[in-house]
Amino acid sequence: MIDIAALRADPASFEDAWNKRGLSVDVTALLALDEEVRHLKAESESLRNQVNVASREIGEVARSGGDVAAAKQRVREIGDRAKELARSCTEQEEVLTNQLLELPNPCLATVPAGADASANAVVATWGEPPRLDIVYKPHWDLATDLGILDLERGAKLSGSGFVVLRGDGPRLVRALLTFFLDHLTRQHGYTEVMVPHLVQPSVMRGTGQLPKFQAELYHCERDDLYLIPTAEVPVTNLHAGEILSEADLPRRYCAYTPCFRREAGAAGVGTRGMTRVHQFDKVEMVWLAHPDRTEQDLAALRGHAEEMLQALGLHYRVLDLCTGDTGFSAAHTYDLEVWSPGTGQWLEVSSCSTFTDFQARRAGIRYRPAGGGKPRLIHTLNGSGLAIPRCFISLLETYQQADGRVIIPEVLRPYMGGQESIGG
RNA sequence: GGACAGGUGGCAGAGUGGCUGAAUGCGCCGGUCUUGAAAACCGGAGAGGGGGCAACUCCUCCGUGGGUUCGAAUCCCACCCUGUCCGCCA
Repeated sequence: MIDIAALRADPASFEDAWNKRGLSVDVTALLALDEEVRHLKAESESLRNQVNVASREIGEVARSGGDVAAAKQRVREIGDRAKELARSCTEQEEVLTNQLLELPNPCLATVPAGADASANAVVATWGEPPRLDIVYKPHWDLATDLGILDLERGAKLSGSGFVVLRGDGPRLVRALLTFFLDHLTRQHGYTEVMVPHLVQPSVMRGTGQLPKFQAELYHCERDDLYLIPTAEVPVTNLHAGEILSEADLPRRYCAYTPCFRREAGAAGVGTRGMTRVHQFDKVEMVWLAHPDRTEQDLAALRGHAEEMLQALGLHYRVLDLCTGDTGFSAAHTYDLEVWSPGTGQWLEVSSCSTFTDFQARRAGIRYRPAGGGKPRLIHTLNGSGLAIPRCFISLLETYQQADGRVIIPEVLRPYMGGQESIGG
């Protein structure tokens, strides 16, 4: 959520930022509503003050045996009026807040302007596609032939978009997960957390999934709990409503969770195999960070994700997302895409973003400056580190051999009991 | 799921209708003392919002939401959460 006071102070820059996201916002109406809310608040507070003062007097008079019947009647009327005004103030404030909750985070000034994904900038490329003299099979054939992927039975159990892995398939997934978590905790001092996969609506609101993206979420109606679409949601909200000390920043967490996404409207294009599924595994990196270093922090976060792709030896590129393609809550995003030689596509395996204070304001995450003083909102950042299915795809396709085997990269072998290949 | 107990400031813990936004202790910050530290003593210190150039001032917040009252941390109702015991269970 944006800061209404900031909008008041500089409406033009917000309007401009939203325009760059392809959004036209009636800022004038927002500010008029804000004005009304504050007017109502001032009115009701001044009446409230009259009630407080008068009540004190009534108490004193009554104690010394005076007659307070008339005063009571008068104060009650003022009180009723104050209550009325306070009520309509709350109502209007709610209307305003609901509107604010639907507005995206303005992008940082450094983000390239552009309408859609075609304006994203490729800022780095690492490695090269594999060059064996073979026809590179797509993973849905390769993995099915190896007996480690069963799309049909996944669909039988849960419908399309759900997969069953078997044998070395799950084993490879566990190896990837453990490698990622070990790397982040041991090399970079992240704290690993294991969190609930079902969360309350307020938690979804904190990171920005609600109210706008309800349709993307699985919801358990009976308990009013949502299945998380990413570990970002519970992990970022770990410190919701808290005031951290400045010395504790940045707090860096990593977490493995399954992720559940309805992918409403995404059926059809590019959904073959396991490139886009309703349930997948992912390790997520989440930073609760100091607000003054957000771009440096984002660069570091992205670096951590890149290191792991490099360790796996996967050909990848980095996109600097343009304003039109940046997610709702984010202010600046880098996407990491791995090469899938079997399908001839780049697949997004990580999206590293800073959310500036947008999520922190929604979730109420602040820190107290070391020298004392008022609490300030922190900045939140996160990035996949990494999403399993697409790493799995790229890895299988990249390391496939003429004889149908798949070579396991060195870094994963310790996690697979020294196994050097799958199949054959 | 049933019974009982309880939810107050960073923590512990008073407070059961009126200068209580909240005693006291610990912790924290500043100062005095000390070569330095500790101890002791003095002082400071919650959050959000409105108004004012400012000194300052006003409103709200004692799990959440309603209600009673001139006035609620204190009384009433509902809900949530925690603890203990019982039941059930991986």
